[in-house]
Amino acid sequence: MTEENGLPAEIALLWGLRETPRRGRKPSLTIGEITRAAIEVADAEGLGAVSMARVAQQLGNSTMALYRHVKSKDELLKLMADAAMEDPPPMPATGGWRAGLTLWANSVLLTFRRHPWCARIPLTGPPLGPKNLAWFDSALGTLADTPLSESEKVGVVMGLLTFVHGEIRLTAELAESFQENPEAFGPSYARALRLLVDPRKLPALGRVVDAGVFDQPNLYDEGDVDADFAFGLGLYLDGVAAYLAGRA
Amino acid sequence: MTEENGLPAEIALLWGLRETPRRGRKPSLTIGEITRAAIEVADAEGLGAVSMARVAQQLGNSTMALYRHVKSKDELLKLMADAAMEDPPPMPATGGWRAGLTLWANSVLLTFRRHPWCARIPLTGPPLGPKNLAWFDSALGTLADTPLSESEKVGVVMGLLTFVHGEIRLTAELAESFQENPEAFGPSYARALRLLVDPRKLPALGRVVDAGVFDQPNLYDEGDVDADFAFGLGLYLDGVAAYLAGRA
DNA sequence: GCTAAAGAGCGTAGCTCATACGCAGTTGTG
DNA sequence: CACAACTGCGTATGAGCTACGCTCTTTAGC
Repeated sequence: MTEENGLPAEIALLWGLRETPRRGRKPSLTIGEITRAAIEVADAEGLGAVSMARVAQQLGNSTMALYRHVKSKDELLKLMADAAMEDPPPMPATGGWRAGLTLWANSVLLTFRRHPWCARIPLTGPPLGPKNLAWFDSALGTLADTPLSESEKVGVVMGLLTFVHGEIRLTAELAESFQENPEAFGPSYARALRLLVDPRKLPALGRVVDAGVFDQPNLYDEGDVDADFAFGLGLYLDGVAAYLAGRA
Repeated sequence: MTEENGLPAEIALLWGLRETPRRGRKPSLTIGEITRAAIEVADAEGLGAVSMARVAQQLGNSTMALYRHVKSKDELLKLMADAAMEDPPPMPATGGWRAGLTLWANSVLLTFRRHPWCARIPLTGPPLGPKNLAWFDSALGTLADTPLSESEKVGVVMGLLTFVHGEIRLTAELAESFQENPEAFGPSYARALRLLVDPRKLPALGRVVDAGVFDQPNLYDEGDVDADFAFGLGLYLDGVAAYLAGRA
């Protein structure tokens, strides 16, 4: 609202575009510090622990002081979501699009793994934050040497992003619940399935259960999760390769 | 806790396994009614409007009466998440796995579109609810005629589910924010990008912006969203086809 | 039938949390 | 030096979850 360049207030904040006040008391807080403190709290104690009071305490300030810099808690959450994305790694110049997109997807996943709460912050529009756009650019750059149109590149990247977001959503939430309740992922899961799955009503699932697919000591094994992701990612990239081949 | 079959309390509730009390006043509420009322509120006014008081009001009861049937609001949310999934459609016997998985993925998406708030309810473990397992079985059934091992079938379905969940997460949240703030998806987005994207720092994104990919009257167009989903889904299924071919 | 236990409905109250509002202190500007 | 602009912050309000305990209803056991 203090901006006249037509950008939403929170976007201007994200890019550091704000006319600095000439008069008045010097601020003892900056938006960057507030965002960083909130991210620290979320990393250490989860998104549920992020209250305005808790963040202010982290900074040694009072609760209401934050509202001079941030319009609402929602706005703070959006700032956190962009800031937590850090910077994308440099993409290798050699290796082609497939190596690039594989590295990119794994990097996105790693970044979210460091801040699992990010997946819980609702989106409020197409990407506009600086970190988000940097990642977007990074993915598009890996497709620079392909004959795809700009619009097709966006489609491929959006599809990949969709897949990665799904992985993040599923694994980040399961990771949180695994910490609180590991038994749910152990042998008791297979036991529950054998009890609940009627092979007449759910025959395909019954066969899977009988084959012992779920008889593992820990279904939420980091290695398995990564392998599943790599498998799905490989399938998607195979599809991209087939699309490229059919186009040339 | 009232169960002795080793199932978590909420799972027993989901499957209707609860020893019915012999003595005492007749319940005027059932878990099914409570869940249905909560889903009505969420469908009509969003998940944010679902408070225990609001659900009780919907039923003409007092707030605290709900707690005789449900341990906490979180438990109610889990019940809602499973119940909202309705039943999977019958899979066509003919057409092969590809037609089956395509129908399945689109059906999952449609079901979530009817209840966008579902994507916001956090997962707390591997699927155990009756509706969730029915959908899982349905997807596995489409792969029955393929030579895949049971474990591979699970991998393929999980990968697809990951992709669909990503789509749901992205589109359901954007749909909500689109209703509140449609301008964010209009020409102002392209304008903001042209203002913020420095072609030296984000060259690939700059080329996309220059090509006019974002110059659309409405980026959140239902047709475009569906087309993007179909495109990504096609790529993934192409990957599955390639995997099957390489295995035979 | 009678009694007591089991269980339902619900009013009260305590806790956490976001945030509107206004005052007080601070710092440039004219 | 006075004023305007601006920050920090204390207070208060209202929403929401839920622990606790009272009261009423129903049925098992005699």
